[in-house]
Amino acid sequence: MNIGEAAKASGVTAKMIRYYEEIHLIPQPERTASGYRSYGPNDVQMLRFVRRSRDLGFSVERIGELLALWRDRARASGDVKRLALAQVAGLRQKIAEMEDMARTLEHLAHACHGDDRPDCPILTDLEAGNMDGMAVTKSPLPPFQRL
Amino acid sequence: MNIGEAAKASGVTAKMIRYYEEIHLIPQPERTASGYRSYGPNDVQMLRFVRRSRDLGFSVERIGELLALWRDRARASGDVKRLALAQVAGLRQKIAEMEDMARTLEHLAHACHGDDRPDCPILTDLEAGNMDGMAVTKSPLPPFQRL
DNA sequence: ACTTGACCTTCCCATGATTGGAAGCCCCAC
DNA sequence: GTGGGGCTTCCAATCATGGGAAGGTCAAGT
Repeated sequence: MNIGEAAKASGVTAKMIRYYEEIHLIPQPERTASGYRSYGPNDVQMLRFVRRSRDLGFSVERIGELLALWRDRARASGDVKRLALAQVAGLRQKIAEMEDMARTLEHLAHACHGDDRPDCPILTDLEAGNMDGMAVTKSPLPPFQRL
Repeated sequence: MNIGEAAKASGVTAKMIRYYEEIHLIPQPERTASGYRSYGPNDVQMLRFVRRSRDLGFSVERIGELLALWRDRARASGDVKRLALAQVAGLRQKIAEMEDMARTLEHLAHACHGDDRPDCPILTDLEAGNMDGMAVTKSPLPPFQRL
């Protein structure tokens, strides 16, 4: 199975498969005589595992830990559960922060008449920067929120 | 006022101030004879505006639009409100996706006894990749969720 | 006047996960 | 044997940020 087929079968793009291999998240596959990567059903299953983990928001680093546990038949399920719950906690925290932002913005937008007139409490708030009970993020600020 | 003081007064790091200048989010400040950037109260206020906008999750690009409206005394408050509500919508969507992930993980973790035994429904699920009613993200996947 | 230390300058590199493209090789079907 | 699609590697960009080096500047203390 070529990389393109493996990509289609697993839901991980060929580009990503190569990247995951490069950072040693997944092992190097066999190669054909001409240098093409060759994947078997087990590889596809592993790729699906990775894909699904990413869908649940795990970072590549965490996925590495999950893969290690997955491969270890003597693992303790407690270790897996710990990773999963840590991930839930991380998600919940980010959700709470974004919820704070959304509520603040909704509150401000509600107070803005939103017509042709120029006066706008949203801008006034941004300008004043009164940090009262919302969107309180400590100093430098983590990168950004994406998804 | 030097960049360090402006940073302290605005909550934007000196590094970020230089970066925002480089990408033309903010205008170039005056310079002293020896080349130091010099900021006045108005600059600090603008920096606080930027900082606060970032705290509300706006991308740098959107902050540029907000700044333009802020400076335009003839703006329509409706334009500001539109930006704010679009931001709310974006946040709410990301929140919903992360909530999906969290619920799925909680559900899986709940089914895992989490002791020394190796069998674990979390791993089984990741392996199977049964996409049923949770964390359904379409294909390639956007970068990642951060904050 | 001289040193010291804290600041400032520009420049380049790294992050994390991903996409994009270019240049070149390979495989299969016609 | 040619064409088109797939494969290879390599390099660059994204977004917002941090880190650090190499060198200039300022103000206070000696």
